[in-house]
Amino acid sequence: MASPRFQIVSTCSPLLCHFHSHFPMFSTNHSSAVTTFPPFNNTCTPFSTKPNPNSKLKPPFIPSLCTTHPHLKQLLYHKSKTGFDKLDDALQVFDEMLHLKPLLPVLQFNQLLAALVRMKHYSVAVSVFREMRVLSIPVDMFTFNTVIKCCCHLNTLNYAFSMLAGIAKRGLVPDVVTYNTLIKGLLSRDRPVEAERLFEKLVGYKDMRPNVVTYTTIIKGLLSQDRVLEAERLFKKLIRCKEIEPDTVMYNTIIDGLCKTSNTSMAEKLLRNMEKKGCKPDTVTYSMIIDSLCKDGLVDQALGLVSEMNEKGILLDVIAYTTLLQGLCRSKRWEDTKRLLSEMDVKNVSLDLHTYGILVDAHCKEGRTKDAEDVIEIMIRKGVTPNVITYSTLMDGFCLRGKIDRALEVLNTMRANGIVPDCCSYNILINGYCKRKNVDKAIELFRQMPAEGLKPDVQTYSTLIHGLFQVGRHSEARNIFHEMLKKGDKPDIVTCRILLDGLCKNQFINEAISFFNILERNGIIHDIQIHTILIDGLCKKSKLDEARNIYDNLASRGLQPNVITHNIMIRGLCQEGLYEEAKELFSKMEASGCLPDDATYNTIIRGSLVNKKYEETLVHIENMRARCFSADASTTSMVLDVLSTEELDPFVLAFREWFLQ
DNA sequence: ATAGGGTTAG
Repeated sequence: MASPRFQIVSTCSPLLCHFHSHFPMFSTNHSSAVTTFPPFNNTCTPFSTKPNPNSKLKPPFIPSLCTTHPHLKQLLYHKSKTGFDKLDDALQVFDEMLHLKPLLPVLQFNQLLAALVRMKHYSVAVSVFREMRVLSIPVDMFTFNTVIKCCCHLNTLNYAFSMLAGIAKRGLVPDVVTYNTLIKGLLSRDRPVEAERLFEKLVGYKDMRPNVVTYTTIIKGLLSQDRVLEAERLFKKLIRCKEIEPDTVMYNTIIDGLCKTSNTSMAEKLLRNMEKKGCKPDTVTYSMIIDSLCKDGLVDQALGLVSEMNEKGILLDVIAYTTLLQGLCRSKRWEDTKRLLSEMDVKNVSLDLHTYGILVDAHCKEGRTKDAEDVIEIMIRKGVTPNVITYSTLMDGFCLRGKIDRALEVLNTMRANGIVPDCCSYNILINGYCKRKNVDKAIELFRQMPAEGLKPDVQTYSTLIHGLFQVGRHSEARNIFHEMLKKGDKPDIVTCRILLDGLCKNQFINEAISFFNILERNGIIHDIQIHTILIDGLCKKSKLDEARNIYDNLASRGLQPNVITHNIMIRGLCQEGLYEEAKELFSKMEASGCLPDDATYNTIIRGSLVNKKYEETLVHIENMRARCFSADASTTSMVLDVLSTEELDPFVLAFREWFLQ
């Protein structure tokens, strides 16, 4: 799960202090104007009065940025599209702009801000803006809209809204872009009600209409809240009333929303629809659907879309190739992977950080850590620098093979290359140690995190709690859980699953039941896994009636038992000698659209053996073979056992043939 | 020739 990294805000000091070093003249005079800006708080104001010990006195002079007026204009136009290579360069240009007389038009300042946005240096952009205001450099709606976007990215929405006052004060009027930006900001921070209110306000104006961007944003918001039906209704209405003409980006947004809510077939339908309406799908459209199909395991269908792209002359870019590569790797289609890589070579599409990352991951998942290391070596040779994710992926690969020492070596390698490990890097190692049941080492790493400036996250805590429960150290597990609560970290659904499972497996079934009840009372367990865990716990304590009770109530809670739920119930029933009921469940699950997997067959076969229904064992084995599943170790040993003890039973004799072949 | 909406890895 990727969490947004607004590192400049959370650990803002280096860059902002650096920024500060360029503008020593403001360090004392205007502090009151800047200290109100939320992200800096008091710990790091961009113009704080404290001297910065790290600051260089003068940034190195960059000859390429040597500026005459027309030259500077051209440069800014270019950099507003591409961003500067270094933050330093942007700041130096700004510094030079401040010294030019007469002052450059607002356009150039806006372009500088745009360049900073492109470089994702949002807080720096806001500081530049503040600086402009302090110096009374004229600003316009472009400026405000750019800065509002920055505030949204920095999650300082209040500050974004306070811009509205500044806009009014200058006699300007917020435009539809302002509204669109704010609506998007609210939606991305999970504040749909306020977003909707703002949208209503926009609708209410006589001289401003929501446009295609507005509706794209709104529909995206609806889809991200799983309100697929409302989104569909709104979209259809917009087309019917000719309110807007949907463009490719709008279609792509909706298709993305549909893909992310696992409505891939609906997304494909929309693709056909947009073609019919004369709106050309592009590489992005196809990439999203290809990604979704691959994630559904429908790689061939994805490849079908690729040929369609080729026929239509829509070129695959590096993202499309990367998406497809990932799909091929996941389904272990190595030949296709190789072919695609050489196609990229022929078509001159160079692999980027993501592409290499996927290859590293693929090798690791196959246990080929050596090949993964080679990929990293190749990427470095090709001038692509591995990042913290690349190295963490390799660490995970080593942990997967139980080679934690090698994983630790990678940690040191990345440090040596100037890459700072993050929380996920630690989580991988902690998980590695827990898997090897070396929980003490895991705890040691956990305690080491703050010293590296890292704060354990929910996943860290969950991993550790899981590790402790697994080795039976339940009271320490509880302590870590309480530590987590005390630190103000909220357990998520995974933490709850781990706790419930831990309690069950550590013989605290009654506590597990009351924990389950607490979760239920708080309405936070609309989760089939939670129910499945408790059912399993109850079955293992021979509390079959209670387990069955939960199982029977699943549907009324709107929960769909999955194949694991069924396997657990079937095993529970067999163990209590209720083979007939187990068999009934077995046939019912298939009818309800839940296909039995290899574990199901193994379970029912063992159940039939335990309950001496050898005739049925034969049928189950045949069915299992027909589906290309095979007996696992425990089933095999049980079959062999029966073969030796029941050799007179005619059915046993019959399936001996089957089994021994 | 400046601002707003869409895609990928731990």
